[in-house]
Amino acid sequence: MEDFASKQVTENLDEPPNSRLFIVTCRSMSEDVIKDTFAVFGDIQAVWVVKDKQTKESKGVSYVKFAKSSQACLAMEEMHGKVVIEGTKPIKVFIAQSRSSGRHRDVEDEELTRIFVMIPKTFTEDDLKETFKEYGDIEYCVIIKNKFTGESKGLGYVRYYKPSQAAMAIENCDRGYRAILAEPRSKTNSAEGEYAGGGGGGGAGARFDQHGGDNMNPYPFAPMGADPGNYQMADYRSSDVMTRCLMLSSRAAVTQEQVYALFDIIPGMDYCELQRDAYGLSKGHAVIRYNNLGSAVYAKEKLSGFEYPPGNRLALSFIDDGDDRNSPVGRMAMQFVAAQMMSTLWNGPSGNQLLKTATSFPGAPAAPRIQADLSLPAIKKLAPQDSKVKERLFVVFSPSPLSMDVLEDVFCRYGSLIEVHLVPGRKVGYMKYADKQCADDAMAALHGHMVNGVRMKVMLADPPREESHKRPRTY
DNA sequence: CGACGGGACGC
DNA sequence: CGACGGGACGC
Repeated sequence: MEDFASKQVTENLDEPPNSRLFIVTCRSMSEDVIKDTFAVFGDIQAVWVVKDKQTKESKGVSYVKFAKSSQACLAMEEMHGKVVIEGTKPIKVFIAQSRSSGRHRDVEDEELTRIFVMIPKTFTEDDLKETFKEYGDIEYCVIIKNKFTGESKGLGYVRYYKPSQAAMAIENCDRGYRAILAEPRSKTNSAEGEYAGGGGGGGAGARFDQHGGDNMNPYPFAPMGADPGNYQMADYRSSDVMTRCLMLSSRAAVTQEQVYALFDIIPGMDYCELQRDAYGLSKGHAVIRYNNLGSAVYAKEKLSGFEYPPGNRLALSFIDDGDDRNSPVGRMAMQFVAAQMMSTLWNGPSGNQLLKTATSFPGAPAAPRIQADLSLPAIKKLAPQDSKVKERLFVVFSPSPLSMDVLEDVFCRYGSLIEVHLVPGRKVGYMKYADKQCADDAMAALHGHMVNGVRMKVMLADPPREESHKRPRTY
């Protein structure tokens, strides 16, 4: 059983971390004595006495590999400074530097006694201490908090008195705490500049920043304070003249295909082209022409202020295509009638609410904020939040993700949807279903289709990586 | 192409 | 002061 086959040992030398001892002995200490001395502390996987290549005499240095870090630490704590052979110097015992680290500095207790854990945000430092004291006496506990609000970041440090205690905590505490050895404070962390002042989650923060940028340059149709939703009427109050031709202004880069797909949802588009500069780059402007006034008026009303991609409010204005020259008064009247007619035809009496970002409420008539290239069934109730997930769909969005509420609105319509999960910073998401057939139906119906100008690939998700017993996230 | 599960301390 | 051997699966 103790066949220290050499090759296996080399590969597992630093696995798990800190499970190997570096021992300084007198030169007469044999491998057998070392083995017998240290076997009482745990499962020894290898013993190696370093010898001079020529004389084959011991250099007074040995390595002992244990199965666990806690065993190695315990052996170190118990044996360091002990006289093993009467009349010789006491031995020195350290945790060996990992072979790949290349340096030979002693590993100090400082580096082995403090652990770093993820905890519920509701945890106090007393809770932390109560949770981790079973592995050994705790010198102190600290929870990382937001400096301004005092809110816990869900991260904590626990300092033990002995390396074996920290190792026991790491080995035996609930995996949900994700306990690891803490990096010593002294060494200045590189790559910190990026996170200056920010606080947590990069993706969400970045998106907020973008919204902030928008707010610096408010559009007239996207009022920030009270009285949202009257931007549609601006045209009737202004001297702007309605035409069949629209100019799109987008702050974010958009492609020809995106603009085409978005405006083609409204029937009657007969021309759509991005304006490009001398270098062929998009200037964020596009011209869209419809073959009838009603469609153009409708497009302007409903897509002005629409977020595409999310966070980027589109601006639309009528432009003169040089055609359409009738008597101004008669034209205005005709256009107004056309607009009213289109609005009623498409949306019913409450058409002006289209494309607002209000969340849908089950039971109410389908909120007319979804533009899709397929006919969607009616909204269905979500499955209870604690339903067992029977199937997950993996959805890829192009060119950018849809919002959570739009996705919920669309993917709930095939039944049993439990939850929408968007992966922050990525253009993918997961839809959890309580019924396999419903998930299959949703996939069959929605794969390859377009919602609010966003193309979706809808596939069965790969099974999640099984990590046996993960504590439910509470933070 | 397009994948979930994370992470750092005012000395 | 006191830091890294021996040997080599089978695609």
